[in-house]
Amino acid sequence: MRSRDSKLPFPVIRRLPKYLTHARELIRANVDWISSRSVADALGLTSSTVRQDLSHLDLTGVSKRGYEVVRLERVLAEELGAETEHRCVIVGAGNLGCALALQGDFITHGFDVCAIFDNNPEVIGTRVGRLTIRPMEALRRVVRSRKVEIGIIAVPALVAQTVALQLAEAGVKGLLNLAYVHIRMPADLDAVVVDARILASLQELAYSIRKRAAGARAASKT
Amino acid sequence: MRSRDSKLPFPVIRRLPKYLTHARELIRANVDWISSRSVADALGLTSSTVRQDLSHLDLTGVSKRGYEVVRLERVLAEELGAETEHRCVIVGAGNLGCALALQGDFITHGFDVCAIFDNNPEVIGTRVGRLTIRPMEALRRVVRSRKVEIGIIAVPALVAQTVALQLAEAGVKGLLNLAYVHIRMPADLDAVVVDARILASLQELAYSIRKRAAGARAASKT
DNA sequence: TAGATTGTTAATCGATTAACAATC
DNA sequence: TAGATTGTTAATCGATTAACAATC
Repeated sequence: MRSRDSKLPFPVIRRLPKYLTHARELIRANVDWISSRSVADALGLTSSTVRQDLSHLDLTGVSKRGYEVVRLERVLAEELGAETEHRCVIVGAGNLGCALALQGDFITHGFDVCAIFDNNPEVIGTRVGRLTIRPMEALRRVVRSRKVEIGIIAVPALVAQTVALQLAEAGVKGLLNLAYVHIRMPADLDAVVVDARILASLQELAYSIRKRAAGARAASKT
Repeated sequence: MRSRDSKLPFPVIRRLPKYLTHARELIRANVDWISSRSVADALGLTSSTVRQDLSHLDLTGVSKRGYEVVRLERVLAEELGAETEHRCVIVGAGNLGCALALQGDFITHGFDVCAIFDNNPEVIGTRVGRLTIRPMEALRRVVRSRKVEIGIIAVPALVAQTVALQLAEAGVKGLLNLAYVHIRMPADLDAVVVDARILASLQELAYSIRKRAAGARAASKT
């Protein structure tokens, strides 16, 4: 392993969740040890990449056996912060915002949605699961008092930028953007933005399908 | 521009939706021409990257003026297939599946959700917006008759793999996976899988926040 | 022991950035 | 015209893959 505090390369971070879910599958299947090759095959990577990636973690494999699955799960979960609880708020109580508020997956992975906000007087005060929809005016107070780290943007694209600024000013440290628009974060508000890219993923998918079809046509001609 | 049929590098494809949303913002703001520098500033890229990326498209800029915004939007929308309609089905009529079925954004961007499926007899037959929840048994028939291209997996992680295979066997060409698990696609079923990574994005966000905080601590000590 | 598998170094590959002649 | 901006080539940077000595 490298120094504990050093940042992992970005592509590695993006693969860690894959390793984690795979390790959990293996635990469920009562597998004790796993080789880099077998992880690679399962996740569509090369064994080199797997070994390089895991060498960043506080973990060492054993010749001839590979990595201990339980330890692997433990170390990945810690690196990803799945052990500590991250408090979140959702802004936008539309279909998507409410669905995420009710998403049981989040809390089991350490993300605690502790409030949901909207600016529509019609819905303010109504309930979404265990939460009551609150007005935007309450945002800053809740973020401060509950020490909320993450804001989830689930509003229409046209107002996503405004909401992003409100969240960052209220004091959240990171934003998950579900809207199909790029968020510009002024340098004085140091919040990290990650895009959920649902629609962008669909476009990427449509593109891949089209190109694959074009490739198949070209291949059949040759 | 390069040959029309050639595949774009993957990082470029992932940036195209950013360019597209930006171009649309500019149209709304009545901006006619835009330089690579200004696009770069807005999206947090370098002007070199922007020019390289756009050079893949059927578009040429003009010295001293830049790119024509309307043409840019047009070309990007075409490349991303936002012009043609892509038929989708959703499997899983839980909170997330239903929210996506009701997502107005999809249809305005060319993705037509034409059916939603579930295997829970309790919900089969009930309505979600203009759709009626159908049993899994109807999947293959609907995919064939409606020529569905894309399957959206909105079921719990434990059954996502099974559903992925059912969708691919039914004949969809691509899968958007919303579950927090890696999907393995057998080589004989040539469906493309793209992960929506909602939970993985939250983990990535939590990681970035933590490392940024660690960096700030380290910097303040020096 | 023999052979499988790690950890790590070096080579390759690909993406981003810099630089600059062409040009409007 | 002068100067801003493109399109493209070359340089740099970083990530992936290959290779292999160490080792269990």
